[in-house]
Amino acid sequence: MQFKLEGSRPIWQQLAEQLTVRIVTGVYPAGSHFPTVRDLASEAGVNPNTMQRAMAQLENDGLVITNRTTGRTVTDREEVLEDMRRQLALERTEEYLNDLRSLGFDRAEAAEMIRGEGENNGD
Amino acid sequence: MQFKLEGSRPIWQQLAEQLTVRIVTGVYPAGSHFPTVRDLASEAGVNPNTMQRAMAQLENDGLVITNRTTGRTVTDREEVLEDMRRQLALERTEEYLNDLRSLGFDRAEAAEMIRGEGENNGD
DNA sequence: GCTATTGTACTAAGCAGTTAATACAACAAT
DNA sequence: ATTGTTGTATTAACTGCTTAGTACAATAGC
Repeated sequence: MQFKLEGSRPIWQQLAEQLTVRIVTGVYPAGSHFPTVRDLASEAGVNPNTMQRAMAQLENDGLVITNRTTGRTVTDREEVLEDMRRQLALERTEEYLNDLRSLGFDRAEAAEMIRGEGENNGD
Repeated sequence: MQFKLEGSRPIWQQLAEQLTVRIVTGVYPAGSHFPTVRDLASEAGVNPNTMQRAMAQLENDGLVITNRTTGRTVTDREEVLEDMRRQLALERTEEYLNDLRSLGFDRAEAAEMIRGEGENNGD
């Protein structure tokens, strides 16, 4: 999965969000070694300073632990990751329902759209 | 409904989005007179220049028509408004499903969350 | 001890968004 | 014709984001 960056929001913020998704979905497993700032910056095509700022966010969220010269590791508290995965999904769901309510659709109609959209996707 | 502005995205963009919602949901009915730039800027607590930029977007989207000194009016093509209302809802739905898929939830699980969230809201 | 790797800090520059202040253009109302 | 309302344009200044370049700090590995 590539980084997808969009112009209207701070890049460091988008990076932090997408790295969070990677972590809670096990792309970087709990307790495993985490890529270096420079490597991730290179992969994302951004300046190391920008990636550094995203890292600070992950650190602050308790998702990664920093060791001066060893690099960073993903937290080994798997229940924290699973909790956050569900938490993120619930937040998105709430936002979605609010948005649709603003547009004049109730929850039943939202559910209907969920059922109807992307007909081709077995998942 | 107040304007809700958030720091990480351009204000003019958020204003344009929220004004669009107002228009397609009939807060400013089709064919009706539209508030002046200065009034809306005052209501939103932003600089007139910023609101002006949001107006330019609405103009560009064909939602409002500008008359030099009479002010602006909402388009009288009601079917355009209804189409856009549904279009916006579908876009949000697709984004939502993509986000949840990234988090490892399939469409059925999304529908489940829709049913479960905000238990207290008869709509 | 030396070296390479990693995280971290700093400065300077450029760009976009926002605000403030002002001025102009068009025309309805009188 | 004058006045007031509306949209529009311009300029300057400030702030935050991003990049570039450089340098320093800590320590694992040799």
